[in-house]
Amino acid sequence: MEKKLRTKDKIVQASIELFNAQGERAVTTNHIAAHLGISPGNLYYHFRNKEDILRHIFKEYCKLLDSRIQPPGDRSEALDALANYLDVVFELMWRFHFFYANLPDILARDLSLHKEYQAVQEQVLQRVVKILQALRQAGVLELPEADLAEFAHTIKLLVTFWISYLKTQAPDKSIDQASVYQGVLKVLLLFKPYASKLAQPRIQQLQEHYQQLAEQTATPALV
Amino acid sequence: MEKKLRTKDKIVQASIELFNAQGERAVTTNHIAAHLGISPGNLYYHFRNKEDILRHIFKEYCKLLDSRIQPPGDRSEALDALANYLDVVFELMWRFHFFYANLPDILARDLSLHKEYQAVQEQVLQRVVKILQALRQAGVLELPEADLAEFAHTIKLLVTFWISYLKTQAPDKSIDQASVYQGVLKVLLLFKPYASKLAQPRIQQLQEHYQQLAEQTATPALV
DNA sequence: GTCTATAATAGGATAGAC
DNA sequence: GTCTATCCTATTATAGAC
Repeated sequence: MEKKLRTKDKIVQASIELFNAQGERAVTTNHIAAHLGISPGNLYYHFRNKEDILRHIFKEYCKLLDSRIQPPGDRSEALDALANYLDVVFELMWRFHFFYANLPDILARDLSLHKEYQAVQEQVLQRVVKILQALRQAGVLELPEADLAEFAHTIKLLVTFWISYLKTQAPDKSIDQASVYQGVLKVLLLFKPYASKLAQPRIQQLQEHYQQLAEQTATPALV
Repeated sequence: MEKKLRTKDKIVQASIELFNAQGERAVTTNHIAAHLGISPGNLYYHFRNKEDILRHIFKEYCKLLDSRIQPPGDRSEALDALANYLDVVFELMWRFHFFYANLPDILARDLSLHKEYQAVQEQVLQRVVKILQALRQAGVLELPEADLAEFAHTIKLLVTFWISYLKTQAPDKSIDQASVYQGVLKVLLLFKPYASKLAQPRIQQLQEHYQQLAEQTATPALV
């Protein structure tokens, strides 16, 4: 049950590939069709337009996100929940990095997608808040309750625009998986000053873990 | 010496206005010409193309930034330097918010502008590092030297994409000056956990200052 | 489901008169 | 310096045959 993709799915997959490789803006419906060796008319049989494709891709992204993030409140340690969360978010960020590379632009062109995105982000914020609260209650983070929500927003901003930041900093080199993982280190730096003495070794440990991932020459995952 | 703008300058000013109001992507050279009551041909007499206009705008932005930031190392207190810096950066961010609203997109379309931007950002980073070092030496921030450069990047990312974040969060409402100033509060939150006991009241003070600015209903500055 | 052919725009840009 | 008229091109999208 590996192959046998219907044309519709092939269009979605090819779009993700091309968008990631050349930027969403630079890839037209004709390019996608040509890349697949099908006619533009055929593409338009399956999708109303490019936005329609983008909406399908976003749906797929959301499904993956939901399925990979561990349900909160199970027996695991609070810091493990954080690590799981960072893993999932940054891996998906890499697989769909075209989306993060031009987020405001993409959303500005499709109100319906923007609304959907916004709704999802509301859930994301709550998830982050939950994780922070757990870390606070576990004595890992010494973070004033009053600052918690604002701090969650800061994390979210940092994560969301990490790819964009990378792109603005380096006109020449294209981003790779390793550079994306450096974003995790930036997030951990945000946590560091709030870490209790007790938790500092564990944070350090996490830091070293992601340091290694970030240093590896990127070897494309088997996506 | 107020009026008497040459057509070239009028084009630049009108472009900034329209870009801010409707987004850079949505405004074409024809729109700009129509808005000014001149012909497209006339516009193209003064500028090669839209990118040329954007480059001129960026130059103006840089000039303003340079002229408004106080030279470092003068007699003022370290925290005053920070406040001055935040004031200047966020006010200019408001006046040119179209640029920040779609930064990766704008830069991706013009390599030469991107190179220029990158060079300026190099200086910006150094400026931020200098301010942080001063704050450290003044005993205001208890920030490990080893983390300083990375922390500077985090600040820069937060500032650069604050507008983008606002736009992604709210599809409906357009951003105003007050919401832009809320970004300063986010930056201060970054500093807070590093603040020495000694400096906490001053940070608090700054926080309250910008809180007020952020709460005001935006009254367009006399730009 | 898929193709070929083609229409409809819109946006960027220039030539040549004034 | 400015205008009018126009052209070129890329992109989107559809009609109708197979």
